[in-house]
Amino acid sequence: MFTLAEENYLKAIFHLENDYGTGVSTNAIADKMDTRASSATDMIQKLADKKVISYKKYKGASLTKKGKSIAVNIIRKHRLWEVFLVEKLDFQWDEVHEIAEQLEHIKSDALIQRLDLFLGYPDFDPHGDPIPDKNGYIKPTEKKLLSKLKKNQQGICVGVKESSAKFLQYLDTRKIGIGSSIKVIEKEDFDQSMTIQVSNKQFFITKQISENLYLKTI
Amino acid sequence: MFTLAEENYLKAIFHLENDYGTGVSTNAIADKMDTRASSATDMIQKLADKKVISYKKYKGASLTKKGKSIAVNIIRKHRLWEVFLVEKLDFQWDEVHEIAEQLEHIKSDALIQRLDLFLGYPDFDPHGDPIPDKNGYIKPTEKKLLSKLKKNQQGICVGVKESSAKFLQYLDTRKIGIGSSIKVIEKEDFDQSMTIQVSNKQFFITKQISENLYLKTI
DNA sequence: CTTAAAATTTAGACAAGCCTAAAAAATAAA
DNA sequence: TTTATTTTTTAGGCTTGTCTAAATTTTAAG
Repeated sequence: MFTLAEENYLKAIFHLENDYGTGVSTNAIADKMDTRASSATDMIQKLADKKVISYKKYKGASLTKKGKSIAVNIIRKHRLWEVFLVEKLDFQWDEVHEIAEQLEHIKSDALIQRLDLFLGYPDFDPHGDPIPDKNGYIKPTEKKLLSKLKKNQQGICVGVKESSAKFLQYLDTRKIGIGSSIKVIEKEDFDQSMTIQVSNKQFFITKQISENLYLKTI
Repeated sequence: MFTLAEENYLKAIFHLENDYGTGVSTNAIADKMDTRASSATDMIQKLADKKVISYKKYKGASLTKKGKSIAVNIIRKHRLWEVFLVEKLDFQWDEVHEIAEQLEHIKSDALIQRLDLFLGYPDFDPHGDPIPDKNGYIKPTEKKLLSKLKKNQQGICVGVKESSAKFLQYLDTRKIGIGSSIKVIEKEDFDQSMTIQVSNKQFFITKQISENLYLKTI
């Protein structure tokens, strides 16, 4: 069995490997966990002892098969709970992350299986992230960052990369959400800022925004 | 903010005061928490420092107003989650306690408020225990232990005192549940065993059973 | 290629929550 | 009321997960 802290480290390492490739540095982990490098080292060594990460001193860490499976299961629980909070309890998409951070650590396979059924086996969470199935399989999705689109290309918003409450509220004020149709009207080479069109209205957005919105191009 | 361990101690002290009167002994607490008396003493002193219990060395502990309010809130969460598990996720009444023991520690007032609404503001949990309202008010209920009834008296089962899976499964096999009509057919003075009638069928039950079933007499 | 800087690890400490063993206080028995 | 027993507390230690400070290794710069 894994402690809360261990589970959170495994999840952090999973996300880091996903975002920046295999083998993550101690500093990156410490950063993500909002702790000191020395604390991260301690935990890395413990996780390596437990065979859920592979690790060579000074050379970074990678999840083993077992570690990955644990991490994915936590992410599965997190995302299912988010669906529950939004679909059943009428929370907004910017309100659910913190609560799901707690709920994801509840230990009961039966609970998650029944929750999944109760929610109708959803494929995506409220931020457009795919929900791993009970075997840990994550359906691959062809999605593209808005920042990669060129002038006049368009797509449907299928997810957000960043999911902080602030960013999600920013999107709310612009009426951008999962399912919104977005077209690039103008793109500035110099700073990658864009003018986009979302259902009749045009907006100016910075690179920081376009790098955090996933589209499915059409 | 209170840690998981602190919350569990407060809950234990609340239940002990409820069952055996105000001022509970260190040993009783240690027993309930399945830990050693010395550990209980440590925690009692910490809780007294935090002003959630009042405590004089060697003289036992009692919840303060603040402590009681925290305990009742945890119990409220526990019971609401139990209703959710049974009503929405179709768990059996003997399967929910352990999961609710985890869920009761999730920290979010908004979550509980919305869950309460989602469940239709239930008054009782699946074992017949009253659910405190958000101000901590517990509606007083007039219920009587089956063991207190005399020959030929009858009532409706409104709750169970013990709620271990084993006891609940025992009741299931006899088709006894919340709402069952129960009549005392015979009562043995010597050992308090009883013959009871539950919808046409008669059963022989021991004192141990009759002391854990609550009835509303009619 | 050698030195400076950055990243990482080790050493030693601390709080929470538990333990065992021993001391002290309260209660029961003679 | 004095002794024996039970209850409770104290003392000292252990593990988990954190920290700071110092040492070590790796990487980058000149």
